[in-house]
Amino acid sequence: MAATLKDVAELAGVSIKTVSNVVNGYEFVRAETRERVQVAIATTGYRPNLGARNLRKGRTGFIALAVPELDNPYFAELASLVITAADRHDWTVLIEQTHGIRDRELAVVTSARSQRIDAAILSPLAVGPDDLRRAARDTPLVLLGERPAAGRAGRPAIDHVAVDNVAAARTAVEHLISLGRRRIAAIGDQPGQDAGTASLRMTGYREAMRKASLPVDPALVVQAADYSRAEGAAAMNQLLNLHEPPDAVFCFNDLLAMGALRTAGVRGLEVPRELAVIGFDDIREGAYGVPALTTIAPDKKAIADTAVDLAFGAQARAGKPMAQDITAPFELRVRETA
Amino acid sequence: MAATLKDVAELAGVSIKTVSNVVNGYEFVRAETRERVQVAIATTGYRPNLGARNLRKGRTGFIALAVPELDNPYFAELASLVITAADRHDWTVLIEQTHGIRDRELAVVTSARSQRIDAAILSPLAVGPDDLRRAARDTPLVLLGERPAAGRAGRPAIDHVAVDNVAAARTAVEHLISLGRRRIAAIGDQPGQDAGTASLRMTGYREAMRKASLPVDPALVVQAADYSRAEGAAAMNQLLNLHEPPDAVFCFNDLLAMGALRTAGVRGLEVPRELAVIGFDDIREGAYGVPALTTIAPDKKAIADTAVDLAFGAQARAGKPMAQDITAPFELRVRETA
DNA sequence: GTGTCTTTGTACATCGTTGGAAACAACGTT
DNA sequence: AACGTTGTTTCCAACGATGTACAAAGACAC
Repeated sequence: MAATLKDVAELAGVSIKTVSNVVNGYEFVRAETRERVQVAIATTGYRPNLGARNLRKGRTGFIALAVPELDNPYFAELASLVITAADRHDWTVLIEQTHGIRDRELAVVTSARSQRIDAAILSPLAVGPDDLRRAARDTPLVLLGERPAAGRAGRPAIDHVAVDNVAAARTAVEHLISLGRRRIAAIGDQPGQDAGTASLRMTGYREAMRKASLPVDPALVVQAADYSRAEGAAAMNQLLNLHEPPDAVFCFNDLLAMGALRTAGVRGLEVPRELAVIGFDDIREGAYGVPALTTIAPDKKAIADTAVDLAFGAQARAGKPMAQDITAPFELRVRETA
Repeated sequence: MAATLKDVAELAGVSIKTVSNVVNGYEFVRAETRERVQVAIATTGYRPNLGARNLRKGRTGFIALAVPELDNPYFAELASLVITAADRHDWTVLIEQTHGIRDRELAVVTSARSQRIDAAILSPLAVGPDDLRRAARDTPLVLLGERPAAGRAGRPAIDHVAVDNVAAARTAVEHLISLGRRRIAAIGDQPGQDAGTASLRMTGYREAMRKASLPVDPALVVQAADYSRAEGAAAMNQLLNLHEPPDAVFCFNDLLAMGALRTAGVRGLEVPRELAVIGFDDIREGAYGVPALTTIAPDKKAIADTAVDLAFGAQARAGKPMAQDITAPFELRVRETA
């Protein structure tokens, strides 16, 4: 059995509270007593019961990080960074996979589990801002990526961190245009949603095309059910079967791009000469493709740090509505595919 | 503030215990009372405080999963599967990243955090079986991958799940040999360790070579500081600079293989005609390389399920020494690189 | 009407911890 | 000798939940 304060107290011949005082670094403990207690702690191997402590103090020491899937490298890298950032606040990270299912996203802030966390960081796909605001009444919440909570009068109702998706997408497409490409395809549209990542990146794509006076050929815009390599490969196949195939593709994330690259390779296209490819996310495997993937690189460390700091602030001022909307930096990382 | 049993009890006009009885489905509650309580629960939005419940019941509802790094896709996929398996036992998974650092691996079962978990699943790199056995006195522990706890008289002292690394490595190399390759290199040796994954895979490599009466050229065995794409790329470069370069490479994991593939591509080698490549792990990105990576596929789902079940068993019989050593299946997945 | 049994509800102690306040020395002041 | 001070330790209640013991109320046999 694990030793408790009581065991230590008995061994040291003092009261439970004195041991507690020693453990918590209370000032007024006689040096001799302190030493005796410390010896007792060492011999019993006492470690505080965090559950009990948190019950007493009302802080749990956990935050939840909810992402669609962990085996998407983008989210794995992000999770890794969030864990590191959370460590600084003595927080342990609980990772939840939502699979983009609305109920699972809501459950993060409503289920029984949710009341064992001090705050939650959620990367939502399906759930809208209104639902969340209602649900997240008592759990401080930070949103990642799109679907900002469009609070009244432009003031956000929920903390939010994301890159400027429109600008980032525009940057990607402008890069392709600057390379002399004219028939530029887009992979990853998801017409169902209107506030989501997909629609923002579509907007950026359209803006860049319009600014260069290039027409947007509807045949060159391919949807993706999810942002996986498989969907990217399928979409690329569809594009290459076109009567007039594209000379460049903007993929809405790197996984789609890896799939597209695979299809291009299989069908014997030379990248980037015949087909330029640009992605979004800057996952590590992209840099090791042949050729290495050119991509938009969101500052993941900034995103993770900011999200954790916001969460920390939010739980500190518990409830008071002062949500922030923070835009994280990104950069164009030119490698070999465009 | 979150509602407690007390709030519900006051609203329903019954005692706290009665509410607790309703919540836990105790049989002898009058239908009328039960209903009144349920209404009160609904209007207050009561959800049980799991921390308090666990304090009372002595079970925390958490297990730890400690892996070297989450942004290694193999571990990300594994984590994803463990989370799913743990759900079945109502367990929430705490993911820790050890970065292969000995102290962090030990901390999983010794730090203050460790006493908030019912069990731990650890994928050790640095720490040895003896340290662990001593450290894990009160936390049930399951080891993943190598470094089995070589208990007295061959009986394992700590639960352990892994594929037969020697057999798997041998299978990989035998496949290369069956393809007619003769100068077969190995990337990923780590001479420092003796019970680790690296040495077992080296053994398998040597066995296969010996069985085919092929000499092992020391120049063809390249070490890797860690199992990353970067190390794989560097090692491949080294091999290709050899006076007599290899006609095949066995990489000790897929990440190394992806790096090797990248180098081969950059240097214009045609894979697999001029150089066959085989990996280990079967991470998803391998299937989307150009060409797609041939690899050894450990049954990750079996590993995750078994590990969680062992952990469940271990915490149920808390302390009693009846550790098991389970070998998970693997298969050769032939794709395009070998 | 008494005694026994079953159903339904309540009191109380408890899990391991911490905050607040009281108790207790030891000391110097007046 | 009585009185604060100052430092040090202890006692008690509480965090939110559950298990044990028991009490009240009704049902039933006799």
